[in-house]
Amino acid sequence: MGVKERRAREKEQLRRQILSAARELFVNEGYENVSMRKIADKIEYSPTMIYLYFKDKADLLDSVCKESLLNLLNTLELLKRDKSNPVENLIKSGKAYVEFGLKYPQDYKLTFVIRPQFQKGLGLQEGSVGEKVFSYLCAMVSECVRQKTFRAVDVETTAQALWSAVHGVTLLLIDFPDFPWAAKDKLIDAVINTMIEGLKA
Amino acid sequence: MGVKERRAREKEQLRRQILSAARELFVNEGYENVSMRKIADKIEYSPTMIYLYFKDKADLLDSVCKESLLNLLNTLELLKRDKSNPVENLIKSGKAYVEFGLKYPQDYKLTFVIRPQFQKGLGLQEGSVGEKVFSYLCAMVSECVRQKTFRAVDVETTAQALWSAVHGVTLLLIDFPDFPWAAKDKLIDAVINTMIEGLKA
DNA sequence: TGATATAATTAACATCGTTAAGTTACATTA
DNA sequence: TAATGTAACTTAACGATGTTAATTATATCA
Repeated sequence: MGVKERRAREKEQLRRQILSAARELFVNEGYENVSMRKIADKIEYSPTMIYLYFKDKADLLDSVCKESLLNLLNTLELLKRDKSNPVENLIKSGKAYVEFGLKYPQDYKLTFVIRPQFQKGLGLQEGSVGEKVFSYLCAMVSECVRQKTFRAVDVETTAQALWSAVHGVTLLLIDFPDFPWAAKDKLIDAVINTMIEGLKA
Repeated sequence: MGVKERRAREKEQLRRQILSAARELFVNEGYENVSMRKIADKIEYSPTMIYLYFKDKADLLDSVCKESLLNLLNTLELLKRDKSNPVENLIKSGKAYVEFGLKYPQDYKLTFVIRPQFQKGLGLQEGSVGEKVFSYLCAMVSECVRQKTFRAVDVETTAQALWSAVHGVTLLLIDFPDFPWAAKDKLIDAVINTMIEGLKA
Protein backbone atom coordinates (compact mmCIF):
# COMPACT_ATOMS: atom_id res chain seq x y z
CA MET A 1 0.00 0.00 0.00
CA GLY A 2 3.04 2.25 -0.22
CA VAL A 3 2.08 3.28 -3.71
CA LYS A 4 -0.63 5.68 -2.66
CA GLU A 5 1.74 7.29 -0.24
CA ARG A 6 4.48 7.72 -2.75
CA ARG A 7 2.02 9.24 -5.20
CA ALA A 8 0.81 11.65 -2.55
CA ARG A 9 4.39 12.56 -1.77
CA GLU A 10 5.13 13.23 -5.41
CA LYS A 11 2.02 15.34 -5.71
CA GLU A 12 2.99 17.35 -2.68
CA GLN A 13 6.46 17.81 -4.09
CA LEU A 14 5.17 19.14 -7.36
CA ARG A 15 2.80 21.41 -5.51
CA ARG A 16 5.71 22.89 -3.65
CA GLN A 17 7.62 23.23 -6.88
CA ILE A 18 4.79 25.28 -8.34
CA LEU A 19 4.57 27.37 -5.20
CA SER A 20 8.22 28.23 -5.08
CA ALA A 21 8.35 29.05 -8.77
CA ALA A 22 5.32 31.27 -8.37
CA ARG A 23 6.79 32.93 -5.31
CA GLU A 24 10.05 33.72 -7.01
CA LEU A 25 8.32 35.16 -10.05
CA PHE A 26 5.74 37.12 -8.06
CA VAL A 27 8.45 38.58 -5.87
CA ASN A 28 10.81 39.48 -8.69
CA GLU A 29 8.41 40.60 -11.37
CA GLY A 30 5.18 41.46 -9.57
CA TYR A 31 1.94 39.53 -9.46
CA GLU A 32 0.43 41.34 -12.43
CA ASN A 33 3.36 40.65 -14.70
CA VAL A 34 3.55 36.95 -14.08
CA SER A 35 1.47 34.70 -16.28
CA MET A 36 0.48 31.13 -15.60
CA ARG A 37 2.45 30.21 -18.69
CA LYS A 38 5.57 31.81 -17.27
CA ILE A 39 5.27 29.86 -14.05
CA ALA A 40 4.73 26.65 -15.99
CA ASP A 41 7.74 27.36 -18.19
CA LYS A 42 9.94 27.78 -15.16
CA ILE A 43 9.19 24.31 -13.89
CA GLU A 44 8.91 22.81 -17.36
CA TYR A 45 5.29 21.75 -17.27
CA SER A 46 2.29 22.72 -19.28
CA PRO A 47 0.39 25.78 -18.02
CA THR A 48 -2.84 23.97 -17.40
CA MET A 49 -1.24 21.47 -15.08
CA ILE A 50 -1.21 24.16 -12.42
CA TYR A 51 -4.98 24.08 -12.33
CA LEU A 52 -4.83 20.51 -11.05
CA TYR A 53 -3.13 21.87 -7.95
CA PHE A 54 -4.58 25.34 -7.52
CA LYS A 55 -8.04 26.62 -8.28
CA ASP A 56 -6.82 29.70 -10.13
CA LYS A 57 -4.17 32.37 -10.08
CA ALA A 58 -5.64 34.07 -7.03
CA ASP A 59 -5.52 30.81 -5.13
CA LEU A 60 -1.87 30.48 -6.01
CA LEU A 61 -1.27 33.98 -4.73
CA ASP A 62 -3.14 33.11 -1.59
CA SER A 63 -0.93 30.14 -0.86
CA VAL A 64 2.22 32.13 -1.45
CA CYS A 65 1.01 34.76 0.98
CA LYS A 66 0.28 32.25 3.68
CA GLU A 67 3.91 31.20 3.53
CA SER A 68 5.02 34.82 3.79
CA LEU A 69 3.05 35.34 6.95
CA LEU A 70 4.58 32.27 8.48
CA ASN A 71 7.98 33.74 7.72
CA LEU A 72 7.08 36.98 9.43
CA LEU A 73 5.72 35.14 12.41
CA ASN A 74 8.95 33.21 12.79
CA THR A 75 10.94 36.42 12.67
CA LEU A 76 8.83 37.86 15.46
CA GLU A 77 8.82 34.68 17.51
CA LEU A 78 12.57 34.99 17.87
CA LEU A 79 12.09 38.24 19.73
CA LYS A 80 9.42 36.84 21.98
CA ARG A 81 11.79 34.98 24.28
CA ASP A 82 13.11 37.90 26.24
CA LYS A 83 10.34 39.08 28.55
CA SER A 84 12.44 41.38 30.71
CA ASN A 85 11.94 44.64 28.84
CA PRO A 86 8.62 44.70 27.01
CA VAL A 87 9.05 48.24 25.68
CA GLU A 88 12.40 47.44 24.15
CA ASN A 89 10.78 44.30 22.84
CA LEU A 90 7.99 46.26 21.21
CA ILE A 91 10.45 48.59 19.54
CA LYS A 92 12.52 45.71 18.27
CA SER A 93 9.45 43.95 16.97
CA GLY A 94 8.29 47.04 15.15
CA LYS A 95 11.65 47.43 13.49
CA ALA A 96 11.71 43.76 12.59
CA TYR A 97 8.25 44.08 11.10
CA VAL A 98 9.19 47.01 8.88
CA GLU A 99 12.46 45.43 7.89
CA PHE A 100 10.68 42.25 6.94
CA GLY A 101 8.42 44.30 4.71
CA LEU A 102 11.34 46.06 3.10
CA LYS A 103 13.29 42.86 2.63
CA TYR A 104 10.38 41.13 0.92
CA PRO A 105 8.39 44.05 -0.44
CA GLN A 106 6.48 42.02 -2.97
CA ASP A 107 5.56 39.47 -0.34
CA TYR A 108 4.47 42.19 1.99
CA LYS A 109 2.33 43.98 -0.55
CA LEU A 110 1.00 40.69 -1.76
CA THR A 111 -0.12 39.76 1.72
CA PHE A 112 -1.33 43.04 3.12
CA VAL A 113 -2.47 45.01 0.10
CA ILE A 114 -2.93 43.02 -3.05
CA ARG A 115 -4.54 39.96 -1.59
CA PRO A 116 -7.26 41.79 0.33
CA GLN A 117 -8.01 43.57 -2.91
CA PHE A 118 -8.51 40.38 -4.85
CA GLN A 119 -9.99 38.34 -2.04
CA LYS A 120 -12.58 40.51 -0.40
CA GLY A 121 -13.78 39.79 3.07
CA LEU A 122 -10.77 38.12 4.56
CA GLY A 123 -10.43 39.56 7.99
CA LEU A 124 -7.55 37.79 9.67
CA GLN A 125 -9.86 34.96 10.55
CA GLU A 126 -9.78 32.86 13.67
CA GLY A 127 -6.58 30.88 14.05
CA SER A 128 -4.89 32.39 11.02
CA VAL A 129 -1.26 33.36 11.09
CA GLY A 130 -2.19 37.01 10.82
CA GLU A 131 -4.27 36.69 13.94
CA LYS A 132 -1.33 35.16 15.74
CA VAL A 133 0.90 38.07 14.81
CA PHE A 134 -1.69 40.46 16.06
CA SER A 135 -2.35 38.68 19.36
CA TYR A 136 1.37 38.61 19.92
CA LEU A 137 1.41 42.37 19.51
CA CYS A 138 -1.46 42.69 21.98
CA ALA A 139 0.40 40.63 24.54
CA MET A 140 3.39 42.95 24.40
CA VAL A 141 1.28 46.07 24.77
CA SER A 142 -0.55 44.47 27.64
CA GLU A 143 2.71 43.73 29.40
CA CYS A 144 3.82 47.35 29.00
CA VAL A 145 0.60 48.53 30.57
CA ARG A 146 0.90 46.00 33.38
CA GLN A 147 4.41 47.21 34.18
CA LYS A 148 3.02 50.75 34.12
CA THR A 149 5.54 51.83 31.52
CA PHE A 150 2.53 52.73 29.43
CA ARG A 151 -0.41 54.62 30.79
CA ALA A 152 -3.70 52.72 31.08
CA VAL A 153 -4.53 52.66 27.39
CA ASP A 154 -6.94 50.27 25.77
CA VAL A 155 -4.76 47.34 24.77
CA GLU A 156 -6.53 46.31 21.55
CA THR A 157 -6.90 49.80 20.22
CA THR A 158 -3.29 50.59 21.00
CA ALA A 159 -2.06 47.46 19.30
CA GLN A 160 -4.07 48.36 16.22
CA ALA A 161 -2.69 51.87 16.27
CA LEU A 162 0.85 50.57 16.48
CA TRP A 163 0.18 48.20 13.64
CA SER A 164 -1.19 51.10 11.60
CA ALA A 165 1.95 53.10 12.11
CA VAL A 166 4.41 50.39 11.12
CA HIS A 167 2.20 49.28 8.25
CA GLY A 168 2.10 52.84 6.96
CA VAL A 169 5.80 53.48 7.00
CA THR A 170 6.50 50.10 5.48
CA LEU A 171 4.18 50.75 2.57
CA LEU A 172 5.34 54.27 1.94
CA LEU A 173 8.95 53.16 1.80
CA ILE A 174 8.03 50.34 -0.56
CA ASP A 175 5.74 52.30 -2.82
CA PHE A 176 7.60 55.59 -3.12
CA PRO A 177 11.23 54.58 -3.24
CA ASP A 178 12.12 57.79 -5.04
CA PHE A 179 10.56 60.13 -2.54
CA PRO A 180 13.17 62.22 -0.71
CA TRP A 181 12.68 60.42 2.56
CA ALA A 182 14.74 61.09 5.60
CA ALA A 183 17.27 58.32 6.01
CA LYS A 184 15.29 55.11 6.09
CA ASP A 185 16.32 54.04 9.58
CA LYS A 186 15.79 57.51 10.91
CA LEU A 187 12.25 57.54 9.61
CA ILE A 188 11.43 54.10 10.94
CA ASP A 189 12.82 55.07 14.32
CA ALA A 190 10.85 58.29 14.28
CA VAL A 191 7.59 56.47 13.63
CA ILE A 192 8.12 53.82 16.25
CA ASN A 193 9.69 56.00 18.91
CA THR A 194 7.07 58.70 18.56
CA MET A 195 4.30 56.17 19.01
CA ILE A 196 6.01 54.58 22.02
CA GLU A 197 6.71 57.97 23.54
CA GLY A 198 3.07 58.89 23.10
CA LEU A 199 2.01 55.85 25.06
CA LYS A 200 4.29 56.23 28.04
CA ALA A 201 2.88 57.03 31.43
CA MET B 1 -10.74 82.05 -35.94
CA GLY B 2 -13.46 80.73 -33.64
CA VAL B 3 -13.34 77.36 -35.31
CA LYS B 4 -10.05 76.25 -33.79
CA GLU B 5 -11.27 77.25 -30.39
CA ARG B 6 -14.52 75.39 -30.69
CA ARG B 7 -12.65 72.29 -31.81
CA ALA B 8 -10.29 72.57 -28.88
CA ARG B 9 -13.24 72.98 -26.58
CA GLU B 10 -14.86 69.87 -27.98
CA LYS B 11 -11.65 67.93 -27.61
CA GLU B 12 -11.29 69.00 -24.02
CA GLN B 13 -14.87 68.03 -23.37
CA LEU B 14 -14.39 64.56 -24.76
CA ARG B 15 -11.20 64.20 -22.76
CA ARG B 16 -13.13 64.94 -19.63
CA GLN B 17 -15.81 62.50 -20.68
CA ILE B 18 -13.22 59.76 -20.95
CA LEU B 19 -11.70 60.70 -17.62
CA SER B 20 -14.95 60.63 -15.73
CA ALA B 21 -16.04 57.36 -17.29
CA ALA B 22 -12.67 55.85 -16.41
CA ARG B 23 -12.83 57.20 -12.89
CA GLU B 24 -16.27 55.77 -12.27
CA LEU B 25 -15.30 52.36 -13.59
CA PHE B 26 -11.91 52.26 -11.83
CA VAL B 27 -13.54 53.19 -8.55
CA ASN B 28 -16.45 50.80 -8.82
CA GLU B 29 -14.83 47.79 -10.40
CA GLY B 30 -11.11 48.19 -9.71
CA TYR B 31 -8.39 49.21 -12.11
CA GLU B 32 -7.55 45.64 -13.06
CA ASN B 33 -11.09 44.73 -13.96
CA VAL B 34 -11.73 47.67 -16.23
CA SER B 35 -10.84 47.30 -19.87
CA MET B 36 -10.33 50.04 -22.38
CA ARG B 37 -13.24 48.58 -24.27
CA LYS B 38 -15.48 48.92 -21.26
CA ILE B 39 -14.57 52.56 -20.86
CA ALA B 40 -15.19 53.14 -24.54
CA ASP B 41 -18.54 51.39 -24.38
CA LYS B 42 -19.64 53.60 -21.55
CA ILE B 43 -19.16 56.76 -23.57
CA GLU B 44 -20.18 55.13 -26.85
CA TYR B 45 -16.93 55.49 -28.73
CA SER B 46 -14.52 53.02 -30.19
CA PRO B 47 -11.85 51.73 -27.80
CA THR B 48 -8.93 53.00 -29.80
CA MET B 49 -10.18 56.56 -29.73
CA ILE B 50 -8.98 56.78 -26.14
CA TYR B 51 -5.40 56.47 -27.35
CA LEU B 52 -5.79 59.78 -29.16
CA TYR B 53 -6.24 61.40 -25.77
CA PHE B 54 -4.15 59.27 -23.43
CA LYS B 55 -0.90 57.48 -24.04
CA ASP B 56 -2.08 54.20 -22.50
CA LYS B 57 -4.12 52.78 -19.68
CA ALA B 58 -1.56 53.75 -17.06
CA ASP B 59 -1.62 57.32 -18.29
CA LEU B 60 -5.37 57.32 -17.89
CA LEU B 61 -4.96 56.06 -14.34
CA ASP B 62 -2.40 58.74 -13.74
CA SER B 63 -4.77 61.49 -14.81
CA VAL B 64 -7.57 60.12 -12.68
CA CYS B 65 -5.24 60.11 -9.67
CA LYS B 66 -4.16 63.67 -10.23
CA GLU B 67 -7.78 64.70 -9.91
CA SER B 68 -8.11 62.76 -6.67
CA LEU B 69 -5.08 64.44 -5.21
CA LEU B 70 -6.47 67.83 -6.12
CA ASN B 71 -9.63 66.88 -4.27
CA LEU B 72 -7.65 65.93 -1.20
CA LEU B 73 -5.66 69.12 -1.41
CA ASN B 74 -8.85 71.17 -1.48
CA THR B 75 -10.14 69.34 1.55
CA LEU B 76 -6.98 70.18 3.44
CA GLU B 77 -6.78 73.75 2.18
CA LEU B 78 -10.02 74.48 3.97
CA LEU B 79 -8.28 73.82 7.28
CA LYS B 80 -5.29 75.96 6.46
CA ARG B 81 -6.90 79.29 7.24
CA ASP B 82 -6.82 79.14 10.98
CA LYS B 83 -3.24 79.58 12.16
CA SER B 84 -4.00 80.11 15.82
CA ASN B 85 -3.76 76.55 17.04
CA PRO B 86 -1.41 74.50 14.86
CA VAL B 87 -1.65 71.36 16.95
CA GLU B 88 -5.41 71.29 16.73
CA ASN B 89 -4.96 72.01 13.05
CA LEU B 90 -2.64 69.07 12.62
CA ILE B 91 -5.09 66.76 14.35
CA LYS B 92 -7.96 67.98 12.24
CA SER B 93 -5.92 67.58 9.09
CA GLY B 94 -4.99 64.06 10.01
CA LYS B 95 -8.59 63.14 10.59
CA ALA B 96 -9.63 64.81 7.37
CA TYR B 97 -6.93 62.87 5.53
CA VAL B 98 -8.10 59.51 6.85
CA GLU B 99 -11.73 60.36 6.30
CA PHE B 100 -11.00 61.35 2.73
CA GLY B 101 -9.39 57.97 2.24
CA LEU B 102 -12.34 56.16 3.75
CA LYS B 103 -14.86 58.18 1.80
CA TYR B 104 -13.14 57.45 -1.50
CA PRO B 105 -11.29 54.24 -0.74
CA GLN B 106 -10.78 53.23 -4.32
CA ASP B 107 -9.51 56.67 -5.22
CA TYR B 108 -7.15 56.53 -2.30
CA LYS B 109 -5.78 53.13 -3.16
CA LEU B 110 -5.58 54.07 -6.79
CA THR B 111 -3.46 57.08 -5.95
CA PHE B 112 -1.29 55.79 -3.15
CA VAL B 113 -0.99 52.09 -3.80
CA ILE B 114 -2.02 51.01 -7.26
CA ARG B 115 -0.45 53.83 -9.20
CA PRO B 116 3.03 53.48 -7.71
CA GLN B 117 2.79 49.80 -8.51
CA PHE B 118 2.17 50.43 -12.16
CA GLN B 119 4.19 53.60 -12.56
CA LYS B 120 7.52 52.96 -10.94
CA GLY B 121 9.73 55.83 -9.97
CA LEU B 122 7.20 58.50 -9.26
CA GLY B 123 8.46 60.41 -6.31
CA LEU B 124 6.23 63.45 -5.74
CA GLN B 125 8.10 65.52 -8.26
CA GLU B 126 8.66 69.24 -8.08
CA GLY B 127 5.46 71.25 -8.18
CA SER B 128 3.17 68.24 -8.14
CA VAL B 129 0.00 68.19 -6.11
CA GLY B 130 1.43 65.52 -3.86
CA GLU B 131 4.35 67.74 -3.06
CA LYS B 132 1.99 70.53 -2.12
CA VAL B 133 0.11 68.27 0.28
CA PHE B 134 3.35 67.25 1.87
CA SER B 135 4.84 70.72 2.17
CA TYR B 136 1.58 71.81 3.75
CA LEU B 137 2.07 69.11 6.35
CA CYS B 138 5.65 70.26 6.93
CA ALA B 139 4.50 73.81 7.48
CA MET B 140 2.13 72.75 10.21
CA VAL B 141 4.74 70.68 12.00
CA SER B 142 7.18 73.52 11.71
CA GLU B 143 4.70 75.89 13.31
CA CYS B 144 4.17 73.49 16.19
CA VAL B 145 7.90 73.38 16.79
CA ARG B 146 8.20 77.15 16.54
CA GLN B 147 5.49 77.58 19.14
CA LYS B 148 7.38 75.06 21.28
CA THR B 149 4.31 72.85 21.57
CA PHE B 150 6.49 70.17 20.02
CA ARG B 151 10.00 69.49 21.11
CA ALA B 152 12.75 70.32 18.66
CA VAL B 153 12.17 67.44 16.29
CA ASP B 154 13.37 67.30 12.72
CA VAL B 155 10.51 68.78 10.75
CA GLU B 156 10.77 66.72 7.58
CA THR B 157 11.22 63.42 9.33
CA THR B 158 8.35 64.16 11.66
CA ALA B 159 6.06 65.08 8.81
CA GLN B 160 6.95 61.84 7.08
CA ALA B 161 6.31 59.89 10.25
CA LEU B 162 2.92 61.50 10.64
CA TRP B 163 2.09 60.74 7.06
CA SER B 164 3.11 57.13 7.64
CA ALA B 165 0.77 56.80 10.57
CA VAL B 166 -2.31 58.21 8.88
CA HIS B 167 -1.51 56.35 5.67
CA GLY B 168 -1.28 53.11 7.61
CA VAL B 169 -4.53 53.40 9.47
CA THR B 170 -6.32 54.50 6.32
CA LEU B 171 -5.15 51.50 4.38
CA LEU B 172 -5.81 48.99 7.12
CA LEU B 173 -9.35 50.21 7.51
CA ILE B 174 -9.88 50.07 3.76
CA ASP B 175 -8.24 46.73 3.16
CA PHE B 176 -9.48 44.76 6.15
CA PRO B 177 -13.03 45.92 6.65
CA ASP B 178 -13.92 42.68 8.38
CA PHE B 179 -11.17 42.80 10.97
CA PRO B 180 -12.53 43.33 14.49
CA TRP B 181 -11.21 46.85 14.75
CA ALA B 182 -11.86 49.08 17.67
CA ALA B 183 -14.52 51.59 16.74
CA LYS B 184 -13.25 53.34 13.66
CA ASP B 185 -13.13 56.82 15.14
CA LYS B 186 -11.55 55.53 18.29
CA LEU B 187 -8.77 53.90 16.31
CA ILE B 188 -8.14 56.95 14.15
CA ASP B 189 -8.02 59.12 17.24
CA ALA B 190 -5.66 56.70 18.92
CA VAL B 191 -3.22 56.79 16.01
CA ILE B 192 -3.23 60.55 15.64
CA ASN B 193 -3.31 61.44 19.32
CA THR B 194 -0.57 59.00 20.21
CA MET B 195 1.68 60.47 17.55
CA ILE B 196 0.93 64.02 18.61
CA GLU B 197 1.43 63.15 22.26
CA GLY B 198 4.76 61.58 21.41
CA LEU B 199 5.90 64.80 19.78
CA LYS B 200 4.97 67.21 22.54
CA ALA B 201 7.62 69.00 24.48
C1' DT C 1 -0.84 -8.78 -21.02
C1' DG C 2 -4.92 -5.95 -21.03
C1' DA C 3 -8.22 -2.97 -18.37
C1' DT C 4 -8.55 0.99 -15.51
C1' DA C 5 -7.57 5.15 -13.19
C1' DT C 6 -4.91 9.22 -12.88
C1' DA C 7 -1.75 12.74 -14.43
C1' DA C 8 -0.42 15.87 -17.86
C1' DT C 9 -0.92 17.85 -22.46
C1' DT C 10 -2.95 19.94 -26.61
C1' DA C 11 -6.36 22.77 -28.54
C1' DA C 12 -9.41 26.19 -28.06
C1' DC C 13 -12.20 30.33 -26.27
C1' DA C 14 -13.08 34.81 -24.94
C1' DT C 15 -10.90 38.86 -23.55
C1' DC C 16 -7.14 41.96 -22.87
C1' DG C 17 -3.93 46.29 -24.24
C1' DT C 18 -2.33 48.22 -28.18
C1' DT C 19 -0.87 49.38 -33.25
C1' DA C 20 -1.56 50.20 -38.10
C1' DA C 21 -4.40 50.94 -41.76
C1' DG C 22 -8.52 52.70 -43.40
C1' DT C 23 -12.61 55.73 -43.42
C1' DT C 24 -15.54 59.43 -42.42
C1' DA C 25 -16.59 64.31 -41.46
C1' DC C 26 -15.55 68.89 -42.08
C1' DA C 27 -13.07 73.43 -42.73
C1' DT C 28 -10.49 75.70 -46.17
C1' DT C 29 -9.22 77.05 -50.73
C1' DA C 30 -9.91 77.60 -55.81
C1' DT D 1 -20.05 75.27 -55.49
C1' DA D 2 -16.63 71.62 -56.00
C1' DA D 3 -12.04 69.90 -54.99
C1' DT D 4 -8.65 69.29 -51.50
C1' DG D 5 -6.43 68.51 -47.21
C1' DT D 6 -6.60 67.33 -42.49
C1' DA D 7 -8.17 66.06 -38.14
C1' DA D 8 -11.20 62.69 -35.72
C1' DC D 9 -12.68 58.42 -35.39
C1' DT D 10 -13.34 53.34 -36.59
C1' DT D 11 -12.22 48.68 -38.29
C1' DA D 12 -9.18 45.00 -38.37
C1' DA D 13 -5.69 42.69 -36.47
C1' DC D 14 -1.69 41.02 -33.34
C1' DG D 15 0.17 38.75 -29.59
C1' DA D 16 -0.68 37.58 -24.86
C1' DT D 17 -3.66 36.50 -21.00
C1' DG D 18 -6.61 33.26 -17.66
C1' DT D 19 -9.14 29.33 -18.02
C1' DT D 20 -12.02 25.06 -19.76
C1' DA D 21 -12.85 20.87 -22.39
C1' DA D 22 -11.19 17.21 -24.89
C1' DT D 23 -7.40 14.20 -25.53
C1' DT D 24 -3.32 11.58 -24.83
C1' DA D 25 0.25 9.42 -22.10
C1' DT D 26 1.54 6.86 -17.84
C1' DA D 27 1.46 3.87 -14.29
C1' DT D 28 -1.08 0.54 -11.39
C1' DC D 29 -3.91 -3.50 -10.69
C1' DA D 30 -6.41 -7.88 -12.35
